[in-house]
Amino acid sequence: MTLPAVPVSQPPVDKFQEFLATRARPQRYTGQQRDLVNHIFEKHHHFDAEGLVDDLKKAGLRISRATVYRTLSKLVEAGMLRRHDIDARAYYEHDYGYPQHDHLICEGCGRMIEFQDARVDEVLEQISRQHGFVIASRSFLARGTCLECNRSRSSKRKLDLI
Amino acid sequence: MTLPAVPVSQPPVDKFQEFLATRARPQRYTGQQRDLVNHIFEKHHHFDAEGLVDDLKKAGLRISRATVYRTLSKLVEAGMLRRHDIDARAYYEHDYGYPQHDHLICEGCGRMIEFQDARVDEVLEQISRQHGFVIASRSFLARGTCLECNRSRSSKRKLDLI
DNA sequence: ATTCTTGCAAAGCCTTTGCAACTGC
DNA sequence: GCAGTTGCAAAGGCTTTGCAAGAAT
Repeated sequence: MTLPAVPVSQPPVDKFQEFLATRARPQRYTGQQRDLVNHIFEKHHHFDAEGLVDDLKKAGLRISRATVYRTLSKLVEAGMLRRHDIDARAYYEHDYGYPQHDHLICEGCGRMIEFQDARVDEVLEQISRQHGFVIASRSFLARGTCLECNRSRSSKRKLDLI
Repeated sequence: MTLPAVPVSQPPVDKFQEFLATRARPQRYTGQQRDLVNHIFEKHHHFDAEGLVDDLKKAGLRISRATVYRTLSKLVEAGMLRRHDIDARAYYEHDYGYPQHDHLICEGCGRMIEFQDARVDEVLEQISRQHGFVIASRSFLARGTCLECNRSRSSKRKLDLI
């Protein structure tokens, strides 16, 4: 967890249950969903569906791949997870209880560096107002090479030239 | 084309040929690649690989799906196309001869609104410097609902309540 | 009871890849 | 002629879906 958590009034499971109950067409809150939400919100990190499936298996939770995909979608709809599409694959992170932020992604090691800057919000606020656009979510990713990978890459490059 | 084009010294085909020729391990410039680059750079727009394949077919160009995918990757490497991952799918747009910018994506109609704001560049410049991160590219997308879709959605919502 | 959810496996979609024929240099 | 490219079709990886059995309200 890189950034300070945001205090929330309800635990994630309750928040999700409320979301399901108050939909136009109420949906059911099941044991699998409860376990999944608890598992996901144990710690802030970036994960994808396949990794989560493996993780659940290791944790001894029996939740099918299909249910994982279906619940992830609902959590995004509920505004509890943010989804980012990276290399044509979906990655998720907490939106509930975690501050809005953006990312630097290292193409060398895959690390995601989180950062926060109020100017990004200001720009979006202003631009969306100008266009009469209502923003639901955002994904601001900059790809490149992190400090460590730059170091190893430059020494590697020297070797390549020999 | 929403934003003003950026003047470039070489036509896209020449730029690409130069890129291929000056690689560590030189690559060949083929007729298919030439036709593809010419086709892509005829007008600025957002497109995906499958759409491009269809487009080429309509235009009477015989370029296989595999070659399209392979050439798109090279054009991204060459810095001539920018790639954005949206809904786990790759979309492309001109990077060569077109200014750096960001997008609002309407979830209703799929429209992509381009915008430019110097503050976004400033933030990235500052943040990357702080982290010793070297940025190669960026993808800043905000999802939501555009003005028109907001209108039709609100009138639709009224009907739903009857 | 009714209606929604689950799990399985199959299907879907976009993308990559192996290989033989072909082509640029 | 050598090394890289093309096209085809098959394989791959991630995600969605149809359906019968099971669970929530």
